[in-house]
Amino acid sequence: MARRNDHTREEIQGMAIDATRTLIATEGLEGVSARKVAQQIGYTVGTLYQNFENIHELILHANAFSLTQLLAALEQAYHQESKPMQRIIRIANTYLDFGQMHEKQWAAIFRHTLPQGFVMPDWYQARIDALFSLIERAVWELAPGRDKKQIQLASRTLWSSVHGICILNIGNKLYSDNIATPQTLMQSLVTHYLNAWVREGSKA
Amino acid sequence: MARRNDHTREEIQGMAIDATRTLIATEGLEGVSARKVAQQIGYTVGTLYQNFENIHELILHANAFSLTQLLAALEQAYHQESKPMQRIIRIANTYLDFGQMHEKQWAAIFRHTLPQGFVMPDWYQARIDALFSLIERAVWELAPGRDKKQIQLASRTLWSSVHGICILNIGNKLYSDNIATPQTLMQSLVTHYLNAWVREGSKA
DNA sequence: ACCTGAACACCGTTCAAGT
DNA sequence: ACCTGAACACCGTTCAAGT
Repeated sequence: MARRNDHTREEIQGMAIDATRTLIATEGLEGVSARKVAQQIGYTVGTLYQNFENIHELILHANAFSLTQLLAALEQAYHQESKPMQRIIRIANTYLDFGQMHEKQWAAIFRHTLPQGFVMPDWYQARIDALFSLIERAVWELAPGRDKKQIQLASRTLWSSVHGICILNIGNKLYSDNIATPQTLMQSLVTHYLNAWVREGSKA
Repeated sequence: MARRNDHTREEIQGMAIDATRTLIATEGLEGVSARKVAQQIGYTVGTLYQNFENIHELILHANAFSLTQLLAALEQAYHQESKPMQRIIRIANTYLDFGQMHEKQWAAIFRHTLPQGFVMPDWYQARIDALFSLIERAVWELAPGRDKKQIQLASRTLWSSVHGICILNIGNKLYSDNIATPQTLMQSLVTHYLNAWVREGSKA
């Protein structure tokens, strides 16, 4: 054994991230373990730890992949509507759909927490920022005349709320369906919040 | 050893739940383990498993305790305001404060997931239901004339959103503070959403 | 330089054996 | 009946030893 040199560092890292993504998609975040990943790529845990600092870095890479997919879906949604309000609704529903379609991956993104002392890498934070930028841009187009501060406040409020509805949707699927679909809640949130917010701005 | 009979079943269970609560409060949900709990109450893991089905049941009991505290705080908030809109704002801010003050406990409630196949016990679900009932009552008082269906829809939408803001607040504490405090987001959400919702109802 | 395999300190859970 | 302690099958992480 030792020194097989079958794969480059980059190849091993890519294989490990892929294996982690598969584990998340099938068994969820809790199903990920260093030993399982190692076994699936045909190396031992030792090799895994020469390519990644720890298991969290590996999960972060897998989650970053999902975030990139999510961002792509949201950007597509953005370009599919031209009216500002419809655009935001479309983006919010795409967010909801993504969570519904890729439940395990979505949950892995938002359920994974770094242990104390770990800092979120820049390349990961960049993806989160890109997500918020997209929303800010869409909200700005709805009310181009307003302060940047106000746009930021509204964007954050709106998106936290959209996120909250997605979470509730994944958690208790059963008993909210009797009352209304998550799409109905989403519609209610976005239209009511933004209508009142836009109206408030036109008073000034 | 064996057959000490120092404590009744109920005493052991109470001690174990208390120990779990302490572990959550100090180390967070990830810091809980059967061995730690057992050690802290002066028994072995074996005894723990004679009193609880598994570790999840233990965590559920600890979380139920937190939920009861949260519910009490929300009910107090309810009675501290008489105007319907102010009342809802007060309840939402109390929810936010509770999450901020008891961060670990709050996170434990919403981050703990039962493994597949586990059903949430009735005594636990009852506490969640009580929480939603409180909100529904408060929303109903804001618009007593509207359909029960509409009240339920608005309550769920509003509370999912409030919850979303709390989550964002706990996750990224640092960089949202430059833009606005979570209290500002909360205020923005509740007033805008409910103003538009109330206005919509008065049109009919 | 690259990779392994064993080791360490942990998990959740079970259950024969002791009193 | 009650409780223990060892066992089983897992974890994340490290590192001396091999090629």
